[in-house]
Parts: sequence; structure tokens; C-alpha cells
Amino acid sequence: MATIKDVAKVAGVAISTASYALNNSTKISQATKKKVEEAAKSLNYQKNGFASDLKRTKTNTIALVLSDLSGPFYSELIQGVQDITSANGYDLIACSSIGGPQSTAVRFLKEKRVDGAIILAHNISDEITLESARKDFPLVVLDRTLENEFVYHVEADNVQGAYTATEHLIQHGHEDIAYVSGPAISHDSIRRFQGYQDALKAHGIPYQSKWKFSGDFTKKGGYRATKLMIAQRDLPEGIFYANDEMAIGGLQAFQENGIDVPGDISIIGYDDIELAEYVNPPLTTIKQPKYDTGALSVHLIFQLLAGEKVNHHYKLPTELVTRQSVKLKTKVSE
Amino acid sequence: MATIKDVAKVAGVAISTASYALNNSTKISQATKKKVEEAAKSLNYQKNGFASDLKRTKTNTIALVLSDLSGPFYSELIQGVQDITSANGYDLIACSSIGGPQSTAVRFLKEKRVDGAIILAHNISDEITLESARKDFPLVVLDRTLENEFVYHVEADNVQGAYTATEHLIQHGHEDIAYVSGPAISHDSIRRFQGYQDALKAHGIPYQSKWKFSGDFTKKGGYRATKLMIAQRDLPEGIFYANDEMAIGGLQAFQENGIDVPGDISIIGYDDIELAEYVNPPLTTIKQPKYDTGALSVHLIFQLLAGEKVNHHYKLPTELVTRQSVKLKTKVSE
DNA sequence: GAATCCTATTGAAACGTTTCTATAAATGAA
DNA sequence: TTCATTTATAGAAACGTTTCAATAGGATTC
Repeated sequence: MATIKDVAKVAGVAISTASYALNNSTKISQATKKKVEEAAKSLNYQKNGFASDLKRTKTNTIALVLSDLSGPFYSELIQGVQDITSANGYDLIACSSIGGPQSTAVRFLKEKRVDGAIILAHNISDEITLESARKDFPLVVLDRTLENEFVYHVEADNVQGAYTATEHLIQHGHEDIAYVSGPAISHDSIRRFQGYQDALKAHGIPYQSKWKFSGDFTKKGGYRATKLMIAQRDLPEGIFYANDEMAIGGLQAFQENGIDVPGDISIIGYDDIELAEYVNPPLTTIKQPKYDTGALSVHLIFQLLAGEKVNHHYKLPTELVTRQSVKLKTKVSE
Repeated sequence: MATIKDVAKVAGVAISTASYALNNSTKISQATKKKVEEAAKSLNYQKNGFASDLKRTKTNTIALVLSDLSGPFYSELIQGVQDITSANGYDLIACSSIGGPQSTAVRFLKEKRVDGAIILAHNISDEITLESARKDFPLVVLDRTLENEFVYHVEADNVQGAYTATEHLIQHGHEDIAYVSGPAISHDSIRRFQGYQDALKAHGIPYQSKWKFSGDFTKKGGYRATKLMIAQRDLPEGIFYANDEMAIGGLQAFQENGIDVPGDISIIGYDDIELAEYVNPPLTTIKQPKYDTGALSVHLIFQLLAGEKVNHHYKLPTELVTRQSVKLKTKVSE
């Protein structure tokens, strides 16, 4: 590989001149600039990114840390991140945190191979996040809250979203409303449970622990929780699943047992994944402002890199998407 | 940030000693090794990745170049890539080629910020690929063929897959079979068209150009092509859509026009995306060995990095997934 | 024509590692 | 005791850039 030394030699100038010429410095005459560029072209010269980064102590790259590169993909969120990143002339790379402390993601964070990072990876421990965060290396976390001077937090408002979902069921005449949770440690699930409880309370419906079921954010988990409910022969009037995947699993369980949704029971999900529109019946759910979440996250990083001060916490509003899995309950008896 | 210099100073040793100690050289006594490690810990030392890469001229990282980080995601393919990469102790990063020559992907390729790359991005020009490929920098392309000493090619067998799909329709009694293509320049689409034609020929069915429709691999494109077919009031007996997305768009068009699939017309897709199973009717389609494609790609890269010789072209077999969008045609009249 | 100011160019240091080579100390053989 | 050998450590060069400070020469001013 040709280096800048070779280019300088061929062009007959000093190394520094070559560097200036290739970096469009104004101090270089047009003639020498041309000479250098031609030399570079003839040698098929490409700068060595590492050497350059090393000297500049700046990479012009933002990392998006995902728990698993192979999905589930938050494509709108990434779109938001991507758009803003490239609008600012930065590069974006995605890396996975599979493998824990040995993972690519952790290496990139610790070795500061990027200028800033957005973390959406439950398997990156808080400890590692805190160790990596430092001055001039802003970190935005999306799936947890963390108190640290250099860690920032953006989230869709889980409490409000869950409140809306639950209230929607209540407004459709349902009182016995179950909640199918995500993993116990999930920040999102905990918040959504909070919103669920808040809504019940606000409408004078006492919370009953028998209506809380444990899921794990997977289709199978939703299926199992629902089977359990059915087996207990004591169905609620409505179910709020902490995410769409589980709701779809639940749908399958109901189908298998000849229980009609929404005829016999109303259900509502959370996330508005692509599939939600296609299942039968189409799933009513809560849509999160994913694009905005992504866009805001990078935006904050750029503000911070520019030395501005920003808040440590941001909450974005969610939105109810009405489809056909919730039905108005006409109180026949009672 | 603490550097190795600081560590050496605190530990009271030379820089080189510190370096050896941190890199587990055998020549260092246990005592000093411990001393250095403690110093590193106390300073929260993290090595500078660039400096290290610069000296080593090796990054231990493989890049996966995607046309758009926000999907459509070939999650199984990525899984394959990921598994093999980490099994070899390498890091994997994904980067996008949005923005053409200014994109992150192109920079990473040209500036050789990785040891090898897998390219699955139609918007990376052949020219750039060829410019980037060089000795000790193996490139695997998945969505085109390219003749170059340092470029390798892995693909699911498009011709065979399309042949199988078309033959499946033929074997179900269909003769008038339409093909809805992807973008004209798409390598995949062209190959699939070839397979379609081959199957017709093999079964003595003449190819009619009126049965070729232009799509673009999107849902909307499939919808439009299908609408056009319906408007012409001359429907084929079966349609082979060059991918599932378009088939699903087509399904919607048929639904809107009260045409029953597969009662009135059989359709088949290509890809076996997740949605295919959920649409109504579930879509018969061709499944590609995505995981294997990904795994083989990285495997080749490692072989090449190790100095081994491998073939330049690999073709992996596809598989028919039978669902309910194709029906046996009982020839009532004629 | 001397003094001043630009402008284009150069030389050299620096970024933080790794690694080759040299050296000093410790060990062993004679 | 001396010399050779091993071992642990140190010194310094190198990787390929960028950029500060220095310089030379030409243009401008009076």
C-alpha cells in the first residue's frame, strides 16, 4: 500500500505539503495541489484511517450498540439515527454486544474507537457503560436509566403508553384487565406495569395480583402465559400484553382454544411491529416514536461533542393505534 | 485518558515492559506483570485501539456492508456471519453504504479499517469493490458476480430456486405463468427470470413476454404490477413473484378485487420472509439457505486471511416451502 | 533599496502502541 | 574465578498521519 510518503516523493514535495494538499488546506497553491493529487491517483493512494484517527484523536464515527446484529430490528429507530448521523457528516457503525465483556461492542466502547455511542443492548451491563462513559465520549442509553455525568437517556414514555393502553380497554367497558409482563428485570416492562396500575387506579378499579402474568417479550412467552390463563378457567375481559410479540403468541393460544378475539376477549399490544397489522384480527397497540427516539439520541451526541449542555433525560410521547383486537363491551347482564 | 506511558511510570518499569506485561508475553516475570496490571487498573487504563492497530497493521475486525442499516434485514444471514466471526475471535461491525462514495462503508473499505468484508449492498458500485479489493484484504460479495483475484462470491442458487418455484406451479396444473420481476438491474431478479424460463422450456411451455411484469422488490411494486394484470382482464393461472414482499402486495390487490388466492389464481413468492407465514393465505415460497450463506462467507474470509486458496464462486441450494397459496388446478373444461 | 508582510513550502515533533535489539543481572559450567 | 548462557528489562525505532513552528522567497510599502 502506498503511503503519503510515496505520494510526496512522486509529487516532489514534502510530506507535510502532500498532507495539506490532500486535506484541502487553503495554504497550498493550485499547482502543487494538482501535482499531489495526480501522484496520489497514480499510486492508488488511500490514507490509513488509523494513523489519521490516532493523530486527530477523533474518528468521526458513532456506534450503535445492539444486543444482537441479527435482530429484532428497530428499523425506524436506526433510520432516525442514520439520517442524523450522516446529515452531520459522521459515520455510523453497528456492533453487537453478544459475548459480553469480550464483545465487539465493549471493545469499541472501552478502546474508544468511536466518538460517541448509542446503546440499545440489554446485555451490556451498567458497569461497563459507566466505565466507558467519560468526558468527550457521550453515551446515550435507550433501554435503562443510569445516573452518570456522561450518560444520557432517551425513551418513549412507557408509563404514559401503558396508561393509554389500559385506559383504552377500560373505556371499552372492560374492568378485569390482565397484564402480561416482560422479563422481570426489564426496565420497559416495569414502567409499563406502572402505567397499567396508574390507569386502573385513576378509574377506581382495584389492582388484583391474579391478573399479573409473567412473560418474556417473546411470542412463545405470550403463548404460554395465555395458555395458563385459559387453563385457569378464569379469563379477564381484556389483556394488555407488554409487547406485540407476546400478544401475537396470545392470539395463537386463543385461536387454538376457540376463543374469539375480540368477541370473547379484547387484547392490546405494545410496539406496533410490522406484523401487528397482519395478524388476525389486526392488533390494537401502542406505537412508539422510534424514529424520533433515534434521531434525538444522535442529536444529543452531536450537541455534547460540540460542547453544549443538554438534559440527562428525555421522554417522548407514544400513540394509540386502533385496529380490531379491542371491542366495546356491551354489558348485557349484571 | 491514561496511556501506557502512565502505566509504565506508575509501575516503575519501561514502556516496553508494560506493553509486554499487558499482552501476556512469557518473558515477563510474574512479579512485574502483577505490578503493571495493578498500575493499569488503578489508572483505569484502556489501550488506544488505533495506535495498536496502526502498529499491528491488523484490526481483527470484519465488516458487513449493508445497503441500509435499517433493513430489510437478513437476520439469519447475519446470524451466520456473526457466529463464525466470533468463533474465530474476530469482531464484526455492520456499516451502511447509504451515501455512495461518501458512505461509511466505502470509507471503511478504502481506508482498510477492517481485515475483510462481506458486501451485501446493491448500492456499492462494482468499481468501488474492485478498487478496494487487494491482497490481504479479501472481499466476499453476495449480490453480484465480479471477476477479480481478490473478490469471492457466494450465493443461493437463484436459477435453481426459480426453476423449482415455476415447476411447482406447472406441476399443479398451471400453464400460463407470469413472472413479476425485481429492478431491471438486480442480479438476483435476472437469475430468477432465467430459472423461470428454464422451467417453462423444460416442460414444453413457450415463454410469452406478455407474462413478464416489472416490479421492484417492494410491496407497493407487487401491488401495482398485480393491479395492472387485473386491469388487463387477462389473468394467468399462476404468478411467480421474484420476492415475497411483492407477492404480499399482489395478495392485497387480489383481495381488493375479490379474486381468491389460491381458488382463482395461484401465487408463489421467493425468500420466505417472516411475514409469509402470516398473510392470508400463507404464502408458498422459496427458502434460501441464509444462515449458511453468511457462515460460508466469513469462513472463506478466514481461510483467505490464513493464506489458503479457495474457489471464487459458491452456490448454495434453495428449498421449496409449501404453504397455501398454490392450488392444484383441476382441468374442468378445455 | 531597505524593511515589512504575505504566501507557499518544509522539517520535525507528536499521537500511543508494538517489537527489534541491546543491556544488565543472574545463573550455570568449567 | 572466569566465561558463556539465559532471563528479565530497557531503549529506541517504527507504524502513517497531522500540525506546529520555521523558513525562504516574492510582493508590497514607504
